[in-house]
Amino acid sequence: MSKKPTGAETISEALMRQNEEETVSEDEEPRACGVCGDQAKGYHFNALTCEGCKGFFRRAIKRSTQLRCPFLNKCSITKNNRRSCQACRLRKCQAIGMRKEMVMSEKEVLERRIRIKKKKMLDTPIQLSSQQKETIQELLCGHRRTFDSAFSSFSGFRYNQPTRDKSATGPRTSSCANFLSSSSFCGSFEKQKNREGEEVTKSIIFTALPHLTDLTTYMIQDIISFSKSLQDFRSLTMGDQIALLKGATFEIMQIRFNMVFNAKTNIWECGHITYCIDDAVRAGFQPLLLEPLFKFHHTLRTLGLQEEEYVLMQAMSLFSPDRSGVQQHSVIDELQENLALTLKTWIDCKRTGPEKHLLYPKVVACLTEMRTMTEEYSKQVLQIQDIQPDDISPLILEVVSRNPCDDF
Amino acid sequence: MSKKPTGAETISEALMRQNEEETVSEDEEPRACGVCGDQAKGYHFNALTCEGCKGFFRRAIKRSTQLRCPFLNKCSITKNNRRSCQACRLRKCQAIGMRKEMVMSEKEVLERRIRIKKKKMLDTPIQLSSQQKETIQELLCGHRRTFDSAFSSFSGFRYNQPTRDKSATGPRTSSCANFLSSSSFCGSFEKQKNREGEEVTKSIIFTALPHLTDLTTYMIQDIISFSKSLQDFRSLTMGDQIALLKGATFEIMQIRFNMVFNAKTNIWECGHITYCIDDAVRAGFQPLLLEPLFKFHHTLRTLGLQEEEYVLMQAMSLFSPDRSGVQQHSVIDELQENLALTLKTWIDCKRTGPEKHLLYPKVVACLTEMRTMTEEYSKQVLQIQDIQPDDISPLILEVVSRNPCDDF
DNA sequence: AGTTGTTCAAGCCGTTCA
DNA sequence: TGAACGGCTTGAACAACT
Ligand SMILES: [Zn+2]
Ligand SMILES: [Zn+2]
Ligand SMILES: [Zn+2]
Ligand SMILES: [Zn+2]
Repeated sequence: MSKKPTGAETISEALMRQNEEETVSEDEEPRACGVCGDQAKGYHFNALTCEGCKGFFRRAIKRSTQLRCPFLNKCSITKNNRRSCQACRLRKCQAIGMRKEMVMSEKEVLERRIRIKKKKMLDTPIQLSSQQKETIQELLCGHRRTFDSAFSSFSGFRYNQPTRDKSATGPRTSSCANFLSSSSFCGSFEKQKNREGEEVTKSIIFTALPHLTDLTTYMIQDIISFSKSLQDFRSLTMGDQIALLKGATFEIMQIRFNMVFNAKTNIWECGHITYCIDDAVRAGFQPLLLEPLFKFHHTLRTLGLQEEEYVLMQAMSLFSPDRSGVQQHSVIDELQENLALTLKTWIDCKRTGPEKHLLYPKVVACLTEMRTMTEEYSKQVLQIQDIQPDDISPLILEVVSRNPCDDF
Repeated sequence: MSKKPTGAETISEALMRQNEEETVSEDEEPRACGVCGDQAKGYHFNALTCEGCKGFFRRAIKRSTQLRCPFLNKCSITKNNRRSCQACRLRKCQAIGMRKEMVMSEKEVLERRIRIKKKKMLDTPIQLSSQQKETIQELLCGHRRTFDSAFSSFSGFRYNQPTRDKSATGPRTSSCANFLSSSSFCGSFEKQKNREGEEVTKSIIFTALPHLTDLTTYMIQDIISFSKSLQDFRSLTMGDQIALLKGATFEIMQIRFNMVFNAKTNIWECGHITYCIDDAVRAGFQPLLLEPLFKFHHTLRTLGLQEEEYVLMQAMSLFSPDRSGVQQHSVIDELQENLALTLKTWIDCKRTGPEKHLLYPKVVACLTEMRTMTEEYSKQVLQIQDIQPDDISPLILEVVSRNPCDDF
């Protein structure tokens, strides 16, 4: 029914209309709830009802419990007394045509909720929580205070051959310029045996070992300091702290070395001193470890991670619940889970471009890749120690050993 | 009086207005109880009343006893004197519109209590209470001290045929390897009549009976010890202790046998000695008992219960309130209820997988199944005793008899 | 714009316990 | 007996979908 004047209506019709409008304006709204007479704003479940009766009907249908009238089962329902008899109110709801089929089923509701949640996740720009930001800040801070990227403390380290640092070699060449040899690492490791044969006369087979031991020892100390700087790490039991460190030290060290790895020149640029893979060969390590390790450094470096991502990797490695000797598995698992989520969110947030979605899985793959090398590293260190026992530090042995150690 | 700021008011007017609003809100909040004039915080049973009159009305309705005014039946009710005349207070309650129908009925209250309890159970993470843990510990402890799962005391038992224990029979075959016969129990029981016919010449018809009697007697003694080890059992009257034991002994014995039943080979593996169902046939028991009993052992064993669950089953069987002769029905009922809840919680707690939700009902079904066999067992034991009276022990007869016995 | 479900503070039930 | 409390119900306001 149109309320607009058409110009074709009679006076009585106009008066009638006016009356209608008056009654309408008296009631404020033209429509009253069919159940209780309260103001109705629209149809609900196929009947004109107020908000109260709408909610009541839905809840009554979903409860599916039998209601009983405490009076005579013929209560008249009004706006004021509608709360006093649920049974008669529901009866009246159904009487005026409210249909229970129009209440969404439990399943439908569940599907709807999931749909909305997903939609929300997509709409809201992913954002780091303040908790996650704090985590990153703590890690960055701890990392920077315990990682000397200029490797300025190297002055005291032992050398078995004349040092060649950058300033001494003049303009850096694109070939491998390391402190022990200018030969570049290009492919095979077969040279080792020859070298062993050559240098066995000195009774020191692994010429680079003393220096690498000092470097490694130094870095292990830093990694311990880094771990100790983390609140979540400190709050673990001493046994678990040791278990995590023993498991992760090698991995964190490699992640830290990766930050100074030049994937074009295959050189680790540690301040004034540079290393190439042959230095590890000369320290006694075998291709079984070095080949995948070298590949790993290339793969990881090519990802072009930022400091935050590197440091999150270190933390994820550290808080690996499945290290041998770990007691509070679930606690550490949750910590690592949070770190993983933080890294994922960080990447989603800060990264742009198409590689964004692949970066996180690739980082995780790198972490997994490293897991396979830790054991081989320990094995080779022990082998080296058999041959040249004096040049492995006690700290390295502790990390490599399976026995508990607790002196840090 | 408009409360909207007009922009033309002075500061003092604005302050005044604020004061007015405060006084208004002060006056409006404390509405007076329609019965006694005390402060009313809301409607109760359809009238504006204080907390006191609310509680009074409910109690008065639920008591449903006639009240008499000690005065002139026209006491005026005030906050201070409302306690002095219940009759006039209730009259006033009804006069101002409080309706007895709006007090929940006994039935509704009961339903509500159950609903809330269930809700609580669902919400709180399922966990055994310390009381329940203690119960399980006591049962486990009592069980282990009274159940020799190696059946090492069998050495003294009588045999009518050469013993075949595991060590003597060499590698166990998948067929029935029992101490009386190597025939496997595969289906029917028809052999019995033939066997009876064959062996009646020896005047000992039931060849396995002496051994089975010794075994049963031995186990009954253990079951009595088990029961006696339980605090809740000891605290019952002697009469009820006897009634429960007479009712449950057969069931507990079967539960204990089930713990050593191999459902693949159909053999009860009692330490070095093994039994198959034919041994019971040879002791004189009939298919009417043995067929459902065998089925029961299969069903129960297939559930793969753990010791805690078995021991809770034993206790639930023991504390069955509906055994003949039981006096303190409600006490025992509550004990069994607690045990049932403990078992249910234990399963919810310790079990995983989809069968978790079906396990408890299945265990209860097994207990019910056994109930139907107890009487048949007694009947058959008495029949056997008619034929071969010397080979049934007094203790078995006591358990089986309907008469009171009190010598344990 | 109309009609679903959702949220949550206020309201009112029974229960507890001093 | 009644103040305090736990738990369910209500319904106004809101969000999401079509
Ligand atoms: Zn309504
Ligand atoms: Zn009604
Ligand atoms: Zn009052
Ligand atoms: Zn009176």
